[in-house]
Amino acid sequence: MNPLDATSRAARMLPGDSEVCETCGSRVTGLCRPLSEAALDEVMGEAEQIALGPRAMLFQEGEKAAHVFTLVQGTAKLTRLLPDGREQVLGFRFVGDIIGYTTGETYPFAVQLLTGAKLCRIERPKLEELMRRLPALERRLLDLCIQELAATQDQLVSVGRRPAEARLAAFLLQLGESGKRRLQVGTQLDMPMTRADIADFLGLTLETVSRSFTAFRRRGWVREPAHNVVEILKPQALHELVDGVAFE
Amino acid sequence: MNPLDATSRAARMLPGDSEVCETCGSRVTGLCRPLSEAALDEVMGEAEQIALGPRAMLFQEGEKAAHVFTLVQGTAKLTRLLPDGREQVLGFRFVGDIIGYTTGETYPFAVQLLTGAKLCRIERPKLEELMRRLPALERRLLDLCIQELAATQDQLVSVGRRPAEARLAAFLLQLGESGKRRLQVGTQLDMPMTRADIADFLGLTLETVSRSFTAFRRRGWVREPAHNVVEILKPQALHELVDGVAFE
DNA sequence: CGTGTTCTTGATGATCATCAAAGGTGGTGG
DNA sequence: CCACCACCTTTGATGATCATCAAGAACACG
Repeated sequence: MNPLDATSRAARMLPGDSEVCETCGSRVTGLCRPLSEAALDEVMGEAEQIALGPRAMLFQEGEKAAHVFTLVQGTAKLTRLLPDGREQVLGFRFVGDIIGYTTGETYPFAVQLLTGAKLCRIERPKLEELMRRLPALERRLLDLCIQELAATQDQLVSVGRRPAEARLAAFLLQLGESGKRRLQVGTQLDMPMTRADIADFLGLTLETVSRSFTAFRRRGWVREPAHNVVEILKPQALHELVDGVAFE
Repeated sequence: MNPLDATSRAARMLPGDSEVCETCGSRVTGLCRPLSEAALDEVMGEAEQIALGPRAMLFQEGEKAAHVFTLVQGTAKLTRLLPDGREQVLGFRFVGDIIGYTTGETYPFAVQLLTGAKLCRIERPKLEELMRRLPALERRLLDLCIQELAATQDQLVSVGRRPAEARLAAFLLQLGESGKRRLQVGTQLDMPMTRADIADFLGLTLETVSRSFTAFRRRGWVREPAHNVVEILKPQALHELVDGVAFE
């Protein structure tokens, strides 16, 4: 809400501080951004650290929602299972993101790690208790929820109204944006998800995603300098595809 | 539904009157559900009533988010505009729903009324002020946001992974559910949206929606006893279509 | 160095969009 | 009150996009 808040806080951040914040998600994106140092300590006292290997399931869809997580390191995907076994990827989560906060009794989706990861975990009742004491926490959660809602609506537009290549273009640009927010170096993007993951996110098949990738590569719009790394060479071209220049 | 009747009722409302809740959305779904009578009066003091005709735009995408609305009577649709002029319908709003709460400076989508409607409107700053005094309000908003997020994710699954008829089936069942929550009589569903609206919601064309409707009618799964009214005759059949029985 | 997984590429076909036109329905003004 | 008009809906014909099926290549991993 108030950008000044974040900047001034960052300005007086010391080496000792940064250590604390990391464990609760980065200051930029995490749950604790608006908290005072004292409040942060309070939250930290209730939280515990866990580390998990790649492909580990954080929790299953329908499981009792016992914890709320924040991703300290690594990448995860949120999925819904369909009766026929296929899955829809609802989104990806990166460093600093909150995972698994819900009002209901159970998690409405499953979360699987794509990479090895470190997480910070707090029990639901403890978080509820903290929220009563720290209204800023609740406010923060509301802000994050609204952001996520807007992102999901974006995704709905993409999946509902755009042809295959435009969906992939939008996805790559999205990745670039979220990478910037996480202060990634240069134009090289970390992309730990497989073609199948991307396809399930975009409502396509992995073959179509693969073909679109090669099309982009042939046109010199992107490069893949290494496995799980993409570099966007012509963001403008991707943007035009997303905005449907082809149509007008 | 006689507009005059309801208007006069709203006009002679007094604090403490049980009718008060109506103006702020029903107790079941509205913003004020968890509030005490005293708190309700406080909110009501800040709110104002408005009435609008069908097709009126409540606000445009990108407009400054000056108010938060709750729908007292009527139906509305939320839309995002694409550069090529087509639109994606993000969802529909019914009696008791909140419209237009956002953290950002501007509304991230447009809202258009499908029917004549009555709304209760409160200025953003006043709501923020109220939220500081009444934590229950903020909590309620968070709950609603999480519910809406889940609904949007559902929609994403439908649009991303289901064939045309299954999407329409899911939509009709959804309408039925939300109708139940609004205590609609019998199995007759009010459906004020056009085929084009439905198509834009489901990521289809209006022709495909029309064809799916006639298919359902021919199979005896639904009936349309009047304009803008549907009756679901075989909910089971629709469910099977949604769950993809055809596939297994 | 093999083996399973992921990625690419090709061939084919189904689903659904597009284009087109006619039949309904409600609203409006004569 | 009726007639006209705009809009919504239905239905048909055609074709493009993308899913499916299939097989080989590249890659990571043990």
